Amino acid sequence: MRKTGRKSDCPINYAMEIFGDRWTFLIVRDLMFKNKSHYNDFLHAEEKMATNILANRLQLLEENNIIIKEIDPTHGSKWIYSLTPKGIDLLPLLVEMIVWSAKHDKKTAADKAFVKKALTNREKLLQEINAALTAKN
Amino acid sequence: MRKTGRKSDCPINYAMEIFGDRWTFLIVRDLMFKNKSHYNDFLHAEEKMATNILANRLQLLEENNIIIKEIDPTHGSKWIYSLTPKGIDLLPLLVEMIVWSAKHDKKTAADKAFVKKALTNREKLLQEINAALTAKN
DNA sequence: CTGTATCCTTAGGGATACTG
DNA sequence: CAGTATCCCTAAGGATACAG
Repeated sequence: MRKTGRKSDCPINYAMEIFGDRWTFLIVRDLMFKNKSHYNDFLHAEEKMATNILANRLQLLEENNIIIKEIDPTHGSKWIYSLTPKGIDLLPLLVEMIVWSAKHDKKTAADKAFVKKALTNREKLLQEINAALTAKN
Repeated sequence: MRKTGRKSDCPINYAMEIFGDRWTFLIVRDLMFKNKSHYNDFLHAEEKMATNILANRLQLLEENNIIIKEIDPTHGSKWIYSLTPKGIDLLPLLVEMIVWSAKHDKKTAADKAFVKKALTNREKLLQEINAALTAKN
């Protein structure tokens, strides 16, 4: 599903061909900010995605090399999902998304702990990036 | 269309309920980076969105206060669309999206002028934000 | 627990015609 | 030019049952 070949080589379009749906970013959010890593964790997120949709999106994310699926060493459950470096690189994007929503939506601001966490990461990131830039010049 | 009420108050979810489709961000891209402002400009973008979809997305973006539609003073054409402050605030998000895609997709890097522009904006933005942060402390 | 498979309904969207 | 409207098909997705 979602396999009608590439419409352009624009970077925004590239991102939209992976993340252009209601659910995919929510899985990344759960992996990145909520320390979720198992199928059922994702399934029981507040937004209640259907099991067939979840399975499909996990597969697409794996195909796009954004997550990896490995055998859970604890064997409490069978599989464990985690972000690849490519997936981790989405952090600045997600942070900016959270910042934007928190600024422009009142209800969203209610999730204070989550937003705070993102903002903390943001400052840390900005420092790191800025340091890298100054080092380069 | 796209009106099944809010599933959660999570900021990522808020963003996805506006931008969680293939097309909406492409319109914002055209407004923000390609100096497009008329219906036909959007319609003739490389990705070839259908006219009914475009009309629907423009309306949703207007309802969400991300763009405004005004009478074109030149009257070369009737309407002119532009970003509101809320829309302009999407810049860091879009920039991070471009940066991510350019890093992880080879084809995308081909659109060099566009990526360069985003990176330039990014550095400028980071400087501004950093200045604001240092000023605050 | 981690999924697949199926059924069914609705939403997305391409093509195209039409209106002010 | 700036859209609306319609037709029609496909994809998305909710519910639920089932399998390893």
